[in-house]
Amino acid sequence: MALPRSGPVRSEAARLAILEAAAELFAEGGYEHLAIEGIARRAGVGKQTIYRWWSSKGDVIAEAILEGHLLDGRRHLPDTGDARGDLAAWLADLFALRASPDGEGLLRSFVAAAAENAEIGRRLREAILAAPLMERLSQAMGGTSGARLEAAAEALLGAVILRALSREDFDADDMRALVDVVTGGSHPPL
Amino acid sequence: MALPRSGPVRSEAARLAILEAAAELFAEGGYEHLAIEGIARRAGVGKQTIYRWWSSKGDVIAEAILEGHLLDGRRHLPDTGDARGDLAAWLADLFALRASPDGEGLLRSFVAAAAENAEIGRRLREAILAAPLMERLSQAMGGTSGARLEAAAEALLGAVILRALSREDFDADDMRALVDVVTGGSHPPL
Amino acid sequence: MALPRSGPVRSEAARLAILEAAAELFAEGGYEHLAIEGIARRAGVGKQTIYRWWSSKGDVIAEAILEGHLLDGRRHLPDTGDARGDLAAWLADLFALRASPDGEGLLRSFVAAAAENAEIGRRLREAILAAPLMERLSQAMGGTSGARLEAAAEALLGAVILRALSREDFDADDMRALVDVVTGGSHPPL
Amino acid sequence: MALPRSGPVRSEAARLAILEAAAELFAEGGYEHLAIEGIARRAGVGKQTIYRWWSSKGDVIAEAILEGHLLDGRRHLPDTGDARGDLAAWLADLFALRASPDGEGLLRSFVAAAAENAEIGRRLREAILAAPLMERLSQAMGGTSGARLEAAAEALLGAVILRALSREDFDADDMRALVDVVTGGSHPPL
DNA sequence: CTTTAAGCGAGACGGTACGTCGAGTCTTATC
DNA sequence: GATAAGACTCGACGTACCGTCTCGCTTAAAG
Repeated sequence: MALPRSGPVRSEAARLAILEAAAELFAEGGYEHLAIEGIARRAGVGKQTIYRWWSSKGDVIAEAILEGHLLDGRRHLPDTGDARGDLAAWLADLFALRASPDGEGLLRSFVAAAAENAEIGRRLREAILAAPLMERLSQAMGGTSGARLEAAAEALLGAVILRALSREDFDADDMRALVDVVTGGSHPPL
Repeated sequence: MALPRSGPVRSEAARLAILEAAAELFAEGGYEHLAIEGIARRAGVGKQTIYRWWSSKGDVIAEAILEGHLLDGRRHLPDTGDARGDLAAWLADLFALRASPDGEGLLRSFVAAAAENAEIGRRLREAILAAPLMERLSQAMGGTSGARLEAAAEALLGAVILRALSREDFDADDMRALVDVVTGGSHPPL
Repeated sequence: MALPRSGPVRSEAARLAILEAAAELFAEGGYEHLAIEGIARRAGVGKQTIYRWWSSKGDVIAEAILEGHLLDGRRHLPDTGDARGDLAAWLADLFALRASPDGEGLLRSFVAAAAENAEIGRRLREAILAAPLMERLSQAMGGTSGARLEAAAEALLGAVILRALSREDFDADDMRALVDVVTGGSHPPL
Repeated sequence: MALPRSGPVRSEAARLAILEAAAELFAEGGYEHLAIEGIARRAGVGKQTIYRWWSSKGDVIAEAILEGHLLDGRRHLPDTGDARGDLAAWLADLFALRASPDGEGLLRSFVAAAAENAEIGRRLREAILAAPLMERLSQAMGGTSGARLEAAAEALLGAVILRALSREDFDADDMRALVDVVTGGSHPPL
């Protein structure tokens, strides 16, 4: 497990091993079972090497997310021409992600991390304000922008998070109702 | 006709002391710093008395919420005739709640609890589906009901939670934009 | 497991059940693993019933020994005409007694009890000063009595106890050497 | 040629603090009131540091004895020319040792430790087989050696232990009778 | 005959200690 | 001077028993 060492400069190998180990353990057991000792063990690294560069497990995870070790290529927005459908599909996919064998969702675990660690929370917001999502949402809302658009984006992701927290399922109809209500269209006929 | 019983009976005094201690410590330090030992110490109770009746700190907190030891009278929906304004005020109030001296919000801490404990998560959902809130929201949306109404309710609370997690502020304009976009009215003039 | 009850006089059934349970558990796991709660459970008795009549687990065991629930018929002094041989056989038998599956000797466990509980210690002494043993020992020593006889008796049993404590074996030759040296005879030819 | 080693090394300071704390607490309260937590507290050490190097309180005490933290210089055999007298004095001294304020003897407590812990039991035997004691005893018995000598040594110490367990006093006459009977001399005139 | 009060099985209570885990800090030897 | 290793103090975990204290019951003796 020991890594080759290379003297008095920061070891990139160690850095990557740590981030990958953290991402794996996060996916396997959720944020709450993540332990610095476990990360060090898995990464074949001394604990001090972690503490030297990060201040808490939240920081490690935040960086792992930022670097794409977690959720790496998995999240991309489809483009079928139907903006609302694409959004609904993306959200349903996000909601359905689960990793640990106990069936607990990755999103829920991610929220646990964000609730404890401000940096992760901030990243969570940045993620939804990312260009591709906002663009598609703007299309779905007839070109809206600014505070209205941001509010809509937060409402969409927030609703999904809330479902994850309440351990309720979210079927296709629910998802469609959510996208419709937030993007403001298609009131169902009474 | 009384049920036959033998042996001593559960101590109501201990039960209350535990719930109150848990609520206090939760408000003071957040869910993540809550410890069974700390609750027992504060409540003047043996640890075993907690473990005898609850299976985790999450369970204790869930019961504390249910019994109103946490958030006791603080959350009531105003009624000024302006349904959207009332909702915005209620959400702003919820968002602003903070207890611990470090300025961390109570809502954020509550989300941390929900993320770890399924029971608390379920209660969180029940809370937003409570009659008074849904009724006012229905008014604000022109009498909508069913899946659409539920989706709107979840979008509203979800957005506020997301803001709490991202440690961004939520000013009155943001809140208004949120309520407007979700209740579907008043596109602002460009 | 519940016993029939008989009103406000001490229940002999409970008393016996307790002593028997204590003796069994002592034999199974040794004095150090004996627990009042375990005795109560095994005896089908409330803890308070034990505490009402005895002040400690040592007291219970002491009474169990006195009543013969422990070591009941097992210890009798043989009489073959060879007084020294009889003593050696009796001591070897005492030394060899073992009960728990871990192979720990009953004598060692008994000493543990005596070391913690004065009452048991006193009984231990009474046991060796019992008439049959003393009589045979007196024969072996040519009619000695008084302090000399008592000292010899204590030396014999003490040596066996010491061997039990040191977890050394005690073979027939050792035992014979011990009896010889204490009874004062048969110096081996140099 | 030195063994390659990596990582930190066992803290000698912690080791000594633990052994000293254990010896003190043993002397103050006896083996039965000794607790790992108490030792850790007194030594100013984490519990884990004890569990890392010893497997039980018995092991700690065994090492404390071996290193002389317990009974350090107190036990030396006098040499007055009268071998029997020296032995009697040494035994009387051993018997009289008491430490705790409740007057319980150190020897009795030591036996409790030996009864629970095999290692301590073994050390107990080694102690009596130590050269100075055996030599003097051999003198007292006219040069005896071998199994006979060992049996005599065990009988002497065993008798004293038995007295300690039975909480009977052991006056000078008793002691003299014991030494005489075991060393085989001076039948008193009736 | 009631009452009354003690003994009973049961088990909750406030505690103490158990042995384990992990946190974050510090130390050693190696590169 | 960064690294892998891992010992250190500390604090919480969940469990086992301690000895005390109710409960609701049964039943022998006192009124």
